[in-house]
Amino acid sequence: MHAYLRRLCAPSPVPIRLLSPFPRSSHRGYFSSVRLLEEMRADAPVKIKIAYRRIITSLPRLSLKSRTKASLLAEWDLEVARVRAWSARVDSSLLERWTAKKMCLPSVTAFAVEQEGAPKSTTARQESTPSKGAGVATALTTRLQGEVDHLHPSNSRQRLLQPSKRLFSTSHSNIIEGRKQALTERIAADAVVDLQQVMADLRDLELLEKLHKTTVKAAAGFKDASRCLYPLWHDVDQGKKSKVTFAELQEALPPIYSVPWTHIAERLTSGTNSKLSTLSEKDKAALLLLRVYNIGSSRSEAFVAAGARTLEDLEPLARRKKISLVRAHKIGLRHFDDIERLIPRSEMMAFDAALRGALRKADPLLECELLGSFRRQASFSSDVDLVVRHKSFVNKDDEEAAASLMRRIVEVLEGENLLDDENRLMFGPKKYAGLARLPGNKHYRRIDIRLAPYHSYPYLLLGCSGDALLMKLLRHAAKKRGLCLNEYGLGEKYTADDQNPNGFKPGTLRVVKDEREIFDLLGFPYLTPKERDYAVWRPRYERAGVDLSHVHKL
DNA sequence: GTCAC
DNA sequence: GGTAATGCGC
DNA sequence: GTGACGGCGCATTACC
Repeated sequence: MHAYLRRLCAPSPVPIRLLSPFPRSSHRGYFSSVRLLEEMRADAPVKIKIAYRRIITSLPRLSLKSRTKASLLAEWDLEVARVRAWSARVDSSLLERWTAKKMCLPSVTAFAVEQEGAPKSTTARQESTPSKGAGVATALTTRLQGEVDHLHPSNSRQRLLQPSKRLFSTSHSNIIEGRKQALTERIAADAVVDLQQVMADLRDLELLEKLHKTTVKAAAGFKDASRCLYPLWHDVDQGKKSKVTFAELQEALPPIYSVPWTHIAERLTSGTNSKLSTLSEKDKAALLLLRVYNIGSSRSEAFVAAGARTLEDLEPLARRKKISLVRAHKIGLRHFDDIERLIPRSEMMAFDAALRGALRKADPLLECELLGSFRRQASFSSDVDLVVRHKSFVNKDDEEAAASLMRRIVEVLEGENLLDDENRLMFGPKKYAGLARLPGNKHYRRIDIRLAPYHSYPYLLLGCSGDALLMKLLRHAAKKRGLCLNEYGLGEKYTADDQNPNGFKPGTLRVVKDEREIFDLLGFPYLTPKERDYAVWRPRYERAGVDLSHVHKL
């Protein structure tokens, strides 16, 4: 796609080169930007506008190899030519509007150089590479400087001058060990750690990435780290433990969590976190709002722009019609603390028993299971994830059957006082989301109920029990065999000639009776749910000679 | 932004 | 009024 | 240098 967009802006006159409307690193952003261009082109006939919008919005959903896309691109080319002709008339007021929308382009200089035919070696290099190469390098070296110094006190300066990638890949494990040692020397094992602060840091760092819409991959590091520490934190929160020592922290959080460890180290040694403490008031407020259910980066930004700084600001703003709070937001605010709190395994077991009991009593043909980390025997879960099947709902597209089944289930659970109408977040034919509470318990917990088409049940069990990396591996393995694995099943992949390149062809579903058969079909040794933990399955699959080259944790 | 190709 | 687009969570 | 990074169900809003 970049090629097309580049052609769109490259040969245009000066103003576009200086300030182009495409935001960085988001495909969706590219398309929105192009749409913006299109919308501002007031003279376009309405018909073209609509057709154009369809093309733009459908592009991200299509795979590259699709012939459909090729035909779309032909239309796209035409439209690009039109837009280009129009953009030749760009004036300063338009540029202001772009500025107001905070749009910018990464390598504007590269375009400029290309067009002017200047030699690539001079200005282009200097202006366009620092952002990627040197920027990352300096950030990394500053971050790791302490550890490297520790490892190589004599020649650390020279090493720092080398490219960062080399530094990182050749001695990564050494650096990790070095960090551990350096910290051990600087912090006493029995030093008391402010765990609440550490947890808050990890949470905010994760939210920060969500706010800036960067990929969730890195965020997962903070999330995982936070999960490692949660059992410790739970004891403190419950009053079972009065203080946490550094030794306990080191015990709980493995050294492979290098980025989280870097931040924790800063907090423990200097008492602050430079990344978080330098945030603007608005960004801090945005981070807080992000924690409310159904407030994502977009609404968070909008609410802050409307003047919200604390959770208490939201209600009044909504009353004055400055912002709109929907049902889910109100529930999210009311149960703010409960939604964030993880659920101890003992309570998950109680949920398991209560839900199964209620459903079996209502209809013995209902089969159900709790998924997610609970199924992998984790000691804490973030929510109650229930999947149900019944022989009355077989075909994925049979909304009628699904809806009536779902209504029955919800009715039963409401009758048992597990769910209530007031705390319903979402209630469709195939998916229910809301808050549940065990009778007599003071905390509400997030619950998701999903209906599986009858034959998809084992696939849903597998797909929703994780962990994420294992699913990535299995999906990739299926792809290599010309198959497609998803939560509904395993079947023949669509080819480039097909209309819809995602998913598998209907009618080619491999019917299985349990998860073991899915592993068999893919040629992988079976793993029990408990074994589906990266730390457990990775070494085992390595020994079994499974190709793990594209599974990357760090 | 970051990785594999 | 109906449909498309968007935001969100998982 | 270039493209992929999950895709889908649901609620709500934007748009005609």
